This record gives sequence, C-alpha cells and structure tokens, in this order.
Amino acid sequence: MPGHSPKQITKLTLADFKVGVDNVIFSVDTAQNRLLVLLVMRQDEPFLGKWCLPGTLVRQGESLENAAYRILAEKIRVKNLYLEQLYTFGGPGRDPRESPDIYGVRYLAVSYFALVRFDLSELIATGVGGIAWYPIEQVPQLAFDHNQVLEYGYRRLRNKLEYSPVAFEVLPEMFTLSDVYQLYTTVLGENFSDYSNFRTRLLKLGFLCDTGLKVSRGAGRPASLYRFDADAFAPLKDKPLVFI
Amino acid sequence: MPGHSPKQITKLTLADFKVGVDNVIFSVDTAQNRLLVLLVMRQDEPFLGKWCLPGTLVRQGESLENAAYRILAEKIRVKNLYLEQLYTFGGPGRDPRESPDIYGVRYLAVSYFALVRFDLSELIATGVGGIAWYPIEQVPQLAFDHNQVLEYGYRRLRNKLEYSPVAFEVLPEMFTLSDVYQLYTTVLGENFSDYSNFRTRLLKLGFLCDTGLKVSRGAGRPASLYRFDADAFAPLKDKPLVFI
DNA sequence: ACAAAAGTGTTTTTTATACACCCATGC
DNA sequence: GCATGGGTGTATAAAAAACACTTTTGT
Repeated sequence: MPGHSPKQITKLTLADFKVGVDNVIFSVDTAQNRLLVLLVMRQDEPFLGKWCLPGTLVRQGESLENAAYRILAEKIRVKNLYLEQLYTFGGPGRDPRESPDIYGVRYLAVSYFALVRFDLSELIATGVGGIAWYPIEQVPQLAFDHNQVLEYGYRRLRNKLEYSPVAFEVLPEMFTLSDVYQLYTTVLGENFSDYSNFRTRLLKLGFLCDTGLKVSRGAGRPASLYRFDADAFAPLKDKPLVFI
Repeated sequence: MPGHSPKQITKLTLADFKVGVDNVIFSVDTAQNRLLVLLVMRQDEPFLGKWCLPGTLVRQGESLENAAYRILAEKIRVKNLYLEQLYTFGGPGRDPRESPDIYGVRYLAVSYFALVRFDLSELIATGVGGIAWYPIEQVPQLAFDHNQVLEYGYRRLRNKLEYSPVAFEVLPEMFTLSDVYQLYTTVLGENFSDYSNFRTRLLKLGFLCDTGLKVSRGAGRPASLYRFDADAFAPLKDKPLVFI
C-alpha cells in the first residue's frame, strides 16, 4: 500500500477534473485478413500532428457512453457496432495540459472499446487532419498514454471473442462459417484452432441457423449462409462459454 | 446510437467533474462460511444515515488507485490485500449533489474491487457512524447507485476466482486444501465442484507445494499445509487457467 | 469402536485435437 | 480432370464429473 507524501497531507483540497473519453475502435478487414484500429491525427497542442485514439472531452449533461458514441459518430458512419467501457486512466500527470504544480485541473480518461463492421463503415473526412485505419502491428507511437490504452483494448478484444458472441454483432446478417473462422483467425492468429473443429463446436452451441441459402465465392463448393439466432443464444447468456 | 437532444447542441461547454472512488471490499469468513462486504454509514447529506460503499473524493495530486488505497486504509487495517479497478459510473444525475439544471459540477465514480483477508483485518472504529461487514445476501438498500456497483463487483469476484489465483492473496501463508475449497464454495456456492476433483485439479496445476507440516483441526485426520509458490505460478500467468 | 475430516483411486462421460476423406463448384 | 474451398467423420488423447474407498485423527 503506497504511503502519503508529507506534501499531500498539507493540501487536502479536492482535485478538479475534466473527463475525456477515448475510443479504441477495431474492425476486421476480412478481405485482407487484417485487424484494424481507427486513429486520428491531433489538430491541437499538445501532441499536435501525432496520431492518437479518437477522443473527446465530456460535455455538460452528457453521459460517458454518449460521449463515446458522439466521438465515434463524428469520425465514422457505421451500421453494426459493439461498444463497451474499457478502463479509466487517471493518474496525475498523464496529460501535459495539467499545470506542473499539480494545483490546476486534472485530465481523466475513460476509455471505450468498440468493434465495428468494416465493409459497411465509412470514414468521415474532415478536410483538415488525418483519419485512418491502421493494421494493429503497424501502429506508430501515439499521443498521451494511448499505446497503453490500445494494448488494453486489444487484450479485451481477444478475450471477448473467446467467451462472447461479439463477432456476430459485426458480421453481416447472413454469413458463412468461414467468414466467422476468418474473423477469428485474423484476431487470434492462425493457430488458435483447426477449421473443422471450430466449425463443429460453433454449430453444437446451437445459436446459428442455416438459412438454406448458398453463396459461391469463386472456385470451390458454395458455402451455406447462417444467421445468428438471438433467441437461441439467450439461455446461454451469463454461462461460461468457450468459442474457440 | 443515441441521438443528440436539441438542448445539447446549444451548450457545448465542457462538464466540470469531481471524481470519487468507491471500493467494493470483500472478505471471506471461512469460519462461518460467509462472503462479506464492507459497508459504512453515511455521515453527511445526501443519503445521511444510509449504508454505502466506502468511498472518497480524489484529492489534488492523488492518483485514482492511491485514493482507493487511502479510503481502504482509513476504514480497515489489513495484512493481505488484492485490489483492482472495476468500472466507472458517470451518467449525469447519479449524484444528487449535482445541481438540477445540469450546469453545475458533475460527480463521477470510479469503483475499485478489493479482496482482503478476514481473520487479520481489523475495522477502524471512528466513534461516530457505523462500519460493518455485511453478508452478501443481507445487504440493504444502499445510497447512490451502490447496489449496482456491488453487483458488478460480485460478478467480478466470481470470475476472478475461476481464472486467477486471487484466493491465495487472501489466504494465510500456509493453508490446507480444505481452506481453499471452503473459500471457493463460500463464494461460488456448494455445487461448483466436488472436493476431491477440486483437490486433484488444483494440485495438478503445480504451484502449491506441500510444506510437510500438518495441522489438526478438532476431530479427523490432520491436513497437510501448503504454500503458494509464486515462481511456479509465473509461467502460467496470462495463460487461460481454470481453477474450478 | 466410531465419527469426522483428509486423501486416493476408479469408472464413466464429455471435450479437445489431429487428421483423413468426401462434396460441389469454376476453370 | 483437377485445383479450390466447403463440409463430414473417425480415432486418439485429455479433461471433467461422479463416487467409492482408504487413512488418520479425536472422543
């Protein structure tokens, strides 16, 4: 347990905060088998010209979650979307805008994690400044502590895939089992499971239903199209599930 | 995605926050097979006289985690302790101290989750006002949104037990396998696993070492005392573990 | 002797893993 | 025909679950 510096004892005044929301927005480009993160270029000091996670400061009367949705909507138009809170980073000194004498306003960042459907999402060009999907392995050094936040979000994404049906929030209404498999391999790596075993396990869970429709993608046998059945999944909620 | 009310558009001023930290502090009374939460009675308005989670507002120059440790240390003297961040609750209107016209200061609460060793913890009596361990099923209606926070922490505790060795942070240096089993049953319920299977699985993981010492507790065969071997556990870190 | 708690072993069922193989299509 | 991706089945190994049984103590 950390002790109190003698300095702290002399000033028991409460800190005043501005609260920021930073989004780690992932999407999977299944065509190119790449996991992407959305980055934007900072327009202001500090860190002007550096890449960072899309974020905003929370406004009066606005909830944290609403702020997260707002910044997302400002950067990108999406159809399917999954969003949840990640972690709150709040040590003093994490934002250079805080005055050095630690008497001024503090900046606290609540991070959110989002997964969006790549093919139907459309980046909103602002004219000035950049916005781009970055493959996860090519992310540069980011402003603030955003590399750390991203790392945290990446870990969460991998966990979420393993025990929750997030993947289906972000797949088209109808999809093939290889679509699902590709999404999983892209995020978790090639050797997470054999395709045929993945397939069997997934179907045994019982919440995917065969639509009867087939789709042919180039050469090879046409694949069956499946649909996620939310009703069939409902009883499995809260149960410890393993997808991989 | 939520829309923007027309009201919001007219005032884009940033919200000013005070940040609070609320702790969900659990401990397990193995003697009585009860899972306990630490509650304190509010001394001030709002909710004067109501029970709530021990919390505090973050001071200048203080990190969130330090605030969490501070409030814990003010209420209870502990030997063993595990602490991690839980969730941040930040909607407008969650604290009645916010002025009704939503122009005033906002109160945001970062919640922390803690597990402490019951037998060596000592509540700090403040003279005025109450502080008490409550069995989880007997928790009354709490101030603010603290019942919700508690529910969230309870879920986290159950998950943590299943895939991480938190239990050993909170057991004595040396313990019997039934001590571990009792802790698990108290938190997860009687039917989470058979004792003999639990035992076998736990030992197969290989990070518990038999000290050779025995302890006799009343009637029955004396039990071996084990020690948690952090070095032996190290390689298992980050690996998906199942304890139950 | 016997109840109580600790600890071991055995049997059955389920799940994971690694493949081998058949099917339907485009070229 | 054959390459390509889709889909099924099987054989083996490992893990989970249920439970019977032995061992060592206190009384």
